[in-house]
Amino acid sequence: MSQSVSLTFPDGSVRQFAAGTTGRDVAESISKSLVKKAVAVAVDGSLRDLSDPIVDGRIEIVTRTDPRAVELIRHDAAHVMAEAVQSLWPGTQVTIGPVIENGFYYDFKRVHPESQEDWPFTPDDLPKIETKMKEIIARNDAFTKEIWPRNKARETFADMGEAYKVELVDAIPEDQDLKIYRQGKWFDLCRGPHMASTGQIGTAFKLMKVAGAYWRGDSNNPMLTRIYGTAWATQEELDQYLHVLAEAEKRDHRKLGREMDLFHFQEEGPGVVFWHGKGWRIFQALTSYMRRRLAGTYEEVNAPQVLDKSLWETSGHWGWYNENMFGVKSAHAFVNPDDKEADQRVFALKPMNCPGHVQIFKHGLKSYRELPIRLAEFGLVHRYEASGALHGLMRVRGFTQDDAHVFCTDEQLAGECLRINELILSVYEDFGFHEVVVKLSTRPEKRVGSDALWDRAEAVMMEVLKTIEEQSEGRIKTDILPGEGAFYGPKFEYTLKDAIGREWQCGTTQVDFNLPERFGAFYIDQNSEKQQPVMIHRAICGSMERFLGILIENFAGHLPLWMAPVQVVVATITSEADDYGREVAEALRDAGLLVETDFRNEKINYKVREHSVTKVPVIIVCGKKEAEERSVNIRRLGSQAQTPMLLDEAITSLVEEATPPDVRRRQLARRKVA
RNA sequence: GCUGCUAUAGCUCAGGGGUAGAGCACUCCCUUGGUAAGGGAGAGGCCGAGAGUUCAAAUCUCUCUAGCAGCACCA
Repeated sequence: MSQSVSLTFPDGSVRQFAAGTTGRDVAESISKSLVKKAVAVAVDGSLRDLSDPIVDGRIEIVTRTDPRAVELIRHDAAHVMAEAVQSLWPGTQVTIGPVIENGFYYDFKRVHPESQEDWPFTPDDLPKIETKMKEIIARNDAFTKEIWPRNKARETFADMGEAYKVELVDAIPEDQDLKIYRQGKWFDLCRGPHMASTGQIGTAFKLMKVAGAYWRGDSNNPMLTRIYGTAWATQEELDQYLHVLAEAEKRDHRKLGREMDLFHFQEEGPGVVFWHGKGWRIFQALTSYMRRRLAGTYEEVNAPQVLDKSLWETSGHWGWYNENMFGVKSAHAFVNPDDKEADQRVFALKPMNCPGHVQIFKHGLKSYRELPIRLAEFGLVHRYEASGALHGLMRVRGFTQDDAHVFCTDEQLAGECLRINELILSVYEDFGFHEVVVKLSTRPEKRVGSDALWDRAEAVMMEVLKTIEEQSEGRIKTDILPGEGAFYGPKFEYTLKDAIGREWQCGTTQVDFNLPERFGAFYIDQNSEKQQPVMIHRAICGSMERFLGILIENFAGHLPLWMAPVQVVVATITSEADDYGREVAEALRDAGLLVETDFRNEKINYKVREHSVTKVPVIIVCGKKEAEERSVNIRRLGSQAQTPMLLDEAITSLVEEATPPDVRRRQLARRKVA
């Protein structure tokens, strides 16, 4: 071991320190105040305890305000929460408490002292725990680290009755040190690092909710109670985060769907949507848009809803996914299960469109000249999702996929993937989603197809991914998810970011070697020989229902005019203006706009409020003045401004604005040519 | 599916072993009012479904169903 360590500081200067120097010593050598502010050091970018001896490298003293410090704040808060819980309810077992996006959690096993039965935490417990945490933080104990021999850790935790901790100790590889972090009398097994003392956590934290969680995330294991908290460096950041949460709640599509009268769910149809008139109009606006985008490239088809079980056995779904499929028999067969005379044949409600499309492809001999064949379908599929997974429009049991399958040759594969990529990005762009991440998922452990086949497909897709990144000029981020591919082939997943920063995975492009083989699909090549086509599954919105949910939340119900189910409400101020109002509404309808009238015996304030609540984008107010001038007064959703306009002007500009983005593009292109 | 919570009027919610409540929405009347709730009256409920305890259940207990949060799952 050398006698000194050489450290490079952020300003580029290099200084020598004695061997064994800690981060705290380094901070001290700079200034007294820095020692107080320091929470950790970063050596070559990775965080260490201030008390750790430092080795050669780039060193930074990390203070509370460093963006990396927030992780430590959260992690330390998790430890403090665990101590608080154990001091309030002795005998509660601690398990794990990691940092997550925006906060932390800790999983506990609490048993009732008398009944000895599981005693999960309730939201009422949270304020007590928070109060106790504040005490612990105020105590400002130093976090100190100890390295324990494995046996000591095992025995100590076993004596304490911490069965889960013992399991964790046993799971740590033999060659790794067991680190124990102490704060006052309380200690926990932890890989660290931690800040200098509990006081550095500060006060910008809040316990959010309790929930069940399986030990080690496995549904075969016991259920623990997880307590979620959030913690930030400053009160402002905490407030900002709570604000985003409140904003997300306001935008909840289930709430907006009710307020805007778009759809509902009811008990007899768990996970299936009752689309009301207005909601269905939005649905139609979206499907019409997608149809226009597919025209000329794809052929839209429609495959049956109910198909014999044997077809799903051939596709492999009956074997792999029967838990998530609806089986169908004649009702008579259900009523009389033992009736040999009755048709007891079993069908399945389609959970995917691909087997149907393969049947269409297989119908009639296909020549290599016809490839690529691109079959699209707005296919209604049903999947028996676990009851706990259902969530508004976001996770349903019956939904419409904007699905398509491309049958092509090996050589065409890369080109087709790029063509699909272009379409997906352009569609997202039309809805205002500019930030997109494309992730390549590679071969999973459980899979079909030879390694050679996977090698080839992954190589092609890797190449495509590179091209996507290059073409986007930095706009599109890419990522690789090893082992996340479908069992039948690798896939791209398209994730977009919404207006409040949440990410949604929507589009997908999946390469499939499996299905054409299983169904014996082939085409005839140049040499009159049978060849197996490559099949690409792709979806852009994914589920139309879910995509609409995302759009509703993204726009907070303020849909762009071309999607709005009611584009304009004509509201009169007095009944004297009703005749003129009728005339205005007719003129707007003739121009193709979706118009409603409000001639009720109510004040204009009342009408404006109601149509604002239901998110009508344009309110046209007509009174005596407008009737005389043949003008209108326009009020936009989300603005108090009143814009007077001549009726004809208003029609022209509203029609222009209500033109879907793709149609507008075509109009512009045509104008240029002319 | 698992854990916890919830289910009362169209919506948001209060109540609680013995005639079912409010606000908003709805209908009617008064009011014709210039940009986010004018006033009055009325109508509206098998208190999620089934079983049990009880003289009596919307209320207590159990089972089921659905919803909410999280976990697991998402071809």
